[in-house]
Amino acid sequence: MNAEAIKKSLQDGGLRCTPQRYAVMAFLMEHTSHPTAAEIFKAVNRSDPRCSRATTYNNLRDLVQAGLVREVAVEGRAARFDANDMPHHHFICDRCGKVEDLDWYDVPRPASGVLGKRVLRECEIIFRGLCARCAPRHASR
Amino acid sequence: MNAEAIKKSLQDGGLRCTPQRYAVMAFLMEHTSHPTAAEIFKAVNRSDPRCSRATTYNNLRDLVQAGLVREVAVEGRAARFDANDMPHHHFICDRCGKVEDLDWYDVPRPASGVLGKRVLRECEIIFRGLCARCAPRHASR
DNA sequence: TACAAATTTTAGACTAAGTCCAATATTATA
DNA sequence: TATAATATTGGACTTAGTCTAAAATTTGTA
Ligand SMILES: [Mn+2]
Ligand SMILES: [Mn+2]
Ligand SMILES: [Zn+2]
Ligand SMILES: [Zn+2]
Repeated sequence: MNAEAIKKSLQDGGLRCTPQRYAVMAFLMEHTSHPTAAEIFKAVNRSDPRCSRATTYNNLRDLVQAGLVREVAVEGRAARFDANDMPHHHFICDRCGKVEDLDWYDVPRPASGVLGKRVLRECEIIFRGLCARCAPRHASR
Repeated sequence: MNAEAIKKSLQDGGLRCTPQRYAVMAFLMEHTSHPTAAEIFKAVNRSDPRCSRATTYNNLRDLVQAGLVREVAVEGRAARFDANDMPHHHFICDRCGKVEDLDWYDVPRPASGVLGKRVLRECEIIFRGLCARCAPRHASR
């Protein structure tokens, strides 16, 4: 929404503010539906044809690396992207693959010792099942 | 391990026991490293060249649908497969993509109401960070 | 403002992962 | 053993994503 805020967060992430990168970030902030790279490219490129496919992918990679965008892998489907910087969990629909946000709540850590030499960065809960749109259709079959 | 047990679990899942399907399932039961489809194909095909690439993929799909095998999506990498039927969580390494099992413990469900019309099937925790092999390398850079 | 260095963009070739097809073979059942 | 249902196959195809190297843009410094 706020152009200056986006500009600043790009710079904080060590990224230059180019029109293409800005457009990708702005699109993600305005669309909380966890779009795929292909969807982002189509939409951004339509409103400003300066942003190519390669650039869309490059920028998504950079934004994820900078920690400004989250990538969500879904079995058998294209990755989805998320600029929601509030901590939150995800619900993934078994049927249509839709990814939805669920409010954050703290995840109990594993008992001490079981992680061994691993370094833990984050714990997230993935909820799976049928989304509100798919649940009724399922019941009727 | 037990041939009869595998045979039975295939039948329980409504799947015929073919040599190829059996080999894929047996391989997954003997290898708890969450191999990719390509790894499974290579190994199974090497020990018994009757199993083609298409068949490996077909069988993995069937086994997942039947609930005998779990598919684990990892951002930017090929899917991994898992025949461990004990409930458990996963640790995914940010650096090398390795997927490791962590003992199950119960996940607190979201507060009633927040799921709305969604139908919840499962909750799993994904732990992310650096695996025991990658953690030291990371520290030294 | 002018310049140079560093970074970014680009089209399109390329790769990797996975799906689909329709002919053939195998399996389970009677 | 005969039959119907299911599974297998090689290879073409699709989809998602990466790579390349030349051209363009951004940003810091003079
Ligand atoms: Mn989200
Ligand atoms: Mn596992
Ligand atoms: Zn759905
Ligand atoms: Zn690792």
